Amino acid sequence: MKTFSLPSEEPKGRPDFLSGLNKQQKQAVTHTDGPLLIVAGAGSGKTRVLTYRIAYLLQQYKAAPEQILALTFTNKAAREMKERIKNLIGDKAGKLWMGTFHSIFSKILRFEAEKIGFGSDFTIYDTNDSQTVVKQILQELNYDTKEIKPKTIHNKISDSKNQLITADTFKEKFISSTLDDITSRVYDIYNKRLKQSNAMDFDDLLVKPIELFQQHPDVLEKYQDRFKYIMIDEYQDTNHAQYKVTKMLADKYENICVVGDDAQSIYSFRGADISNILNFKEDYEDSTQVPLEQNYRSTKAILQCADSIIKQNTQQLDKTLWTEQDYGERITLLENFDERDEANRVASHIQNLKMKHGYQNNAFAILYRTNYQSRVFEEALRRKDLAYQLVGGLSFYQRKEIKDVLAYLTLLVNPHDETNLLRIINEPSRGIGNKSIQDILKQARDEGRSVWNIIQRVEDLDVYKPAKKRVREFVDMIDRLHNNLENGESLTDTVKAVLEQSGYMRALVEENSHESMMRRDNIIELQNAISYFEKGKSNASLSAFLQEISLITDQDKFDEDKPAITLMTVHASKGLEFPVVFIVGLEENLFPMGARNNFDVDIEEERRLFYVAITRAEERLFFSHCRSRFKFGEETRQARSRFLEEVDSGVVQTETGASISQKKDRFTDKSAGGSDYEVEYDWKQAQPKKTFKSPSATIHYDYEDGEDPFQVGVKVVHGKFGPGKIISRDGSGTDTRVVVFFKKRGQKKLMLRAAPLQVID
DNA sequence: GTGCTCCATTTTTTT
DNA sequence: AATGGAGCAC
Repeated sequence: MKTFSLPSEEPKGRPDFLSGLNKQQKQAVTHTDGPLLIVAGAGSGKTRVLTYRIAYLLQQYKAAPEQILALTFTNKAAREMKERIKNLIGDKAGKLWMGTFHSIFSKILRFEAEKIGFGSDFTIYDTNDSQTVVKQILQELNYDTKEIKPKTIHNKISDSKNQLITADTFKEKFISSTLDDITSRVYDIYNKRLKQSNAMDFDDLLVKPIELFQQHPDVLEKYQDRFKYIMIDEYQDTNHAQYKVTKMLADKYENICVVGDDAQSIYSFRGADISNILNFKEDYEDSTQVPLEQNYRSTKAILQCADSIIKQNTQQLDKTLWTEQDYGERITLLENFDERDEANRVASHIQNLKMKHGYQNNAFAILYRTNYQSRVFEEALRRKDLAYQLVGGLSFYQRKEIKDVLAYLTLLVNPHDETNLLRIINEPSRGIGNKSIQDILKQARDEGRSVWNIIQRVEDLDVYKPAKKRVREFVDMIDRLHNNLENGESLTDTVKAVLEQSGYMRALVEENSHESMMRRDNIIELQNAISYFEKGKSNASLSAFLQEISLITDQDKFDEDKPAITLMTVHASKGLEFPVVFIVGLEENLFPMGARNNFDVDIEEERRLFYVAITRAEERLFFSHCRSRFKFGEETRQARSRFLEEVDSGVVQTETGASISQKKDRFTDKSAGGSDYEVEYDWKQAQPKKTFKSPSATIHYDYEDGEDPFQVGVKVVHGKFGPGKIISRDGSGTDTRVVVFFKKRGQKKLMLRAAPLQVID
């Protein structure tokens, strides 16, 4: 193994950022060339490793910033990492290519679109748009969309794309049912329809670059040379298309570093292929593997709990996570009558913990399996005046009024976009009814041209007369707005003009309902977002804005500094951490999710999901389940989740401190009905088990130049409490004490010699 | 062509 | 419980 030495030209005063890393982390950071697989257990500091690795590459002049590509799981993660690298290495970090697969490759596609027959202002269709297209095609083929669900067909198309199965290949090799036959017919038309609309769906953003690179080896080589170093986070959740496209890019230099954890693979439902990480060694000869096994996040109790769950999986690589942290509190199980009871109980515990232990609101996360569970928690928290932020769910940009306004804006950039045109040609209603639209559509199909082309000469068409006039007015309006934009009108003014000239705002004002007021507020928020976007950039283009917002991830909206309790799905919580975590709805057929009509569930993936949820917690963890719950407006009895039987009962206790009863008859009506939730006191069993290595190494901080950096006002990070600021200090020498205000934990008094504090800038 | 009312369907998880 | 679609009256 190469030994590390700092370059001599390292400017004095800059932090030696390798000194804070453990041996394995250092190895991962300094192994720069050749394929590298980092197997990073939960909370093992992989973000830190990635950050330092990039900083190290730059510092060693291995590559210029623009030659480094880092594919992260969220855009926010990319932004934050960039910020941290800037702090280490300077402003040139701004040139790094960092972002999600989808946003990075959509950027590349915008440059290269013409080479594969698209315009650079292509629209990105979200799942909804895609399903709309599928539905239309099904109807044109005379299928009953009640029987043949557009969603099902689109899923099949999407799965195929992610596995790089083209429409042609599908037709040849993958038809084994009537449904496949229909899918095959739709698939082909769907692709053509999207191309005519100058639109790509989410999957195309990964598939089209592969087509591009295959058809144009020179373009591939350009990007191979551009991205001399490639890093991929959350590699266990990449699908085949993502695997393929990065393999192509890395083919020339093979400086590819992937980070992942097979125990945290939770996205197979969207095509994620765990074998990408398992086969890395075979894929890349001479690859190095570095395991990160020390957990810096959680207490021993929490890790022990997580470990007891994940070891139930048979298809799991063995690994040992260990921590130097204290045992901590045992996990508390909350048993509730129904979901309202559950929400209230969780809210009460939060109030309690805030009072007793000084936690701030943003120390808490409530994690659930499905989005619809959020509602009761919102109500309960609001009643108790506790601030919360909801992450995910029906996102802002999926609301009808927002999609409508965005559809108008999209047309100004890409008028051939049929889905968005049809969406608003009669919204608000302007006398262009369904019959007229169908007539126009038929014309467009007959001629094989876009709807926009057809309605240019609406006067010549066989369409209901009064509607013709309205279509003409619509075309003129879009033209007018488009021209103004071309002539340099600001985005802010453009949106304003759209809202006025389309009559959209007027229609909302006239409706004058509570509902329409909310919609107006949302639109104003959109206007703000656009103004903000425009202010931040010198040459902000409308299509860049539209592209950016169509690729926003749920987590991008999560603000860890906001003084609020976080509500989100377990999926959305991936990569995050909180001092106190509540995992709620631990019931059979909810968590784990039960098999449904056509979809069977992978119980091992559900278990990994539970593992991910547990390992979000730093200090305190709560499990919660209900005996009954409203489903589809009906009260349903709920059996306790099997995960609660699987978990190491020694680390879990009830609210009263009793050990949890693990019954064999948990699926019987009696148990589910909840008449006998007697608790058994078993203190012997309840004693903490010592299964984890716990080297009691003390962290030492040496100040070479004799300068103690821990002065009042300095920002610091604590091994357990996270980031904070020193607000006072007294004593001297080894007796020096500081008072620190932690973002999540409030004020703490600490002994400087003992506290795991580090200065951050 | 518009808008209202009733009914059916949904609840995985996400770019 | 809530949304969206189909069908019907104006």
